[in-house]
Amino acid sequence: MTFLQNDKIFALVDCNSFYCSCERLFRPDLAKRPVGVLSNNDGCFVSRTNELKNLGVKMGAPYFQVKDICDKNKVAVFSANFSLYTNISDRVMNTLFEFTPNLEAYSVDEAFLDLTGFDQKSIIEYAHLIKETVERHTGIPVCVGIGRTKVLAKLANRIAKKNVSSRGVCSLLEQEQLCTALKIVNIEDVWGIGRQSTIKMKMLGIHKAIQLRDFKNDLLIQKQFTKIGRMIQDELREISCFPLNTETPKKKEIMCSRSFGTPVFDIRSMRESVACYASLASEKLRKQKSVCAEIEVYIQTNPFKDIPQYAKAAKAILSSPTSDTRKIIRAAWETLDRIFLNGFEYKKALIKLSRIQEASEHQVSLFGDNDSKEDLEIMRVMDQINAREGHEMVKIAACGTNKEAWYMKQVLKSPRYVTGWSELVKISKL
DNA sequence: TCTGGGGTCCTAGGACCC
DNA sequence: TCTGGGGTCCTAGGACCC
Repeated sequence: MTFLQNDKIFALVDCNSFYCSCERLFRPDLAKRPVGVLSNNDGCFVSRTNELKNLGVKMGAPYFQVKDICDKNKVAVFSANFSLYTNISDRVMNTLFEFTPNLEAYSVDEAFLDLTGFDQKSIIEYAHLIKETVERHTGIPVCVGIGRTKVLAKLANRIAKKNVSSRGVCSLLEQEQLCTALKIVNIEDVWGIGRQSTIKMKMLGIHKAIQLRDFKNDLLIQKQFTKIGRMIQDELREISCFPLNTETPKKKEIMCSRSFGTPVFDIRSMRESVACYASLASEKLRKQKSVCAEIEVYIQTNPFKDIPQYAKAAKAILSSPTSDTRKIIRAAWETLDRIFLNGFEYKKALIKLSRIQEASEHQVSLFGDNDSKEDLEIMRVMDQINAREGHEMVKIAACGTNKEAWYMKQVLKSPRYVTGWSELVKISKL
């Protein structure tokens, strides 16, 4: 294994309760109130403000189970509004780019920055400047964690979030602070150590981050936790193993799945939903200028319900790679027909595009159904119109018009403040 | 009544070949 | 009775992340 030698400094900028903060942007009246955002279908909480966390509502808690608590405490609950969050995320990232081009947009609400070269004192000031600038430009509160590796920056960020006295910035560059932090932090709170690994760690007597760092038998760690586990251990030792990835790699798989708003029994509705998900996935595929050669379809009943259960996946290999929505829907339907059984109450369908290649590089099949120039042009025009006039302005008829039959429920959705002309915020004169 | 969605990486083990 | 061995490639499934 090769390691990057360590004068490196990483900062992790992470938005606080990101989805909730986005909702608050347009509802200043919610500043002090507990706020929560639900997953698709208004199922579970996926984002909570501290006020909501303090009420004991856990991440992933099903809404219907905690609805009483929410009502009693006047919690502002929202359906997920992903187009809004993506838009705000872009603004946050653009602001961060002003500080350095060496930036990895790690997820919708966090970014790693390479701040190598700063001295220990000025970097804290700089981190505060970053924090204040993002908040001023976007209205989204963030915390900044600083360390010599990504794992340590992540850990520092966690401390910045938890510890009020840190004022949203925490650096673990100095040995004393680093040691103190590693002694306090539980092993399960180390980035990359999940549920299963935590159980195994504890069996080895490792309960705190520092015990993993100082664990003598490196080979055993490698054996039990794979090469990734070993890298995490080294990162705790300030040996950088996870580099900054500044360019976003193209997706190797593209998935689209939704739970249904109401259960589906018939193949007709199932076909419509699969066609819709296939359309969405194909659109993403074309956006990154790729084609796919494999399509998987998966359907399942509701495992939480006491009813006959069924779940099955099947895949189709295409004779020639494509990004044409029509061909992908056709292949998806054929695959669906192979697994669909009558008599079950279906809750969810999923489609996955894989064996993805560059559109410009893929080999043309001698016998396959290659995309013609006209095919490509039709897709291009369709994407163009939808980009300009709004999502699904033009769509394939297979997707149906009767979405009410199965489409997800989003009763508590906020307006499309930034992505729909009709719902833009109105600013009254002062 | 009501329980999310979208990714990546790693490894073990089977298939296959010589 | 005794039934190669080593390499590569691929896939399914597990674990993790947000």
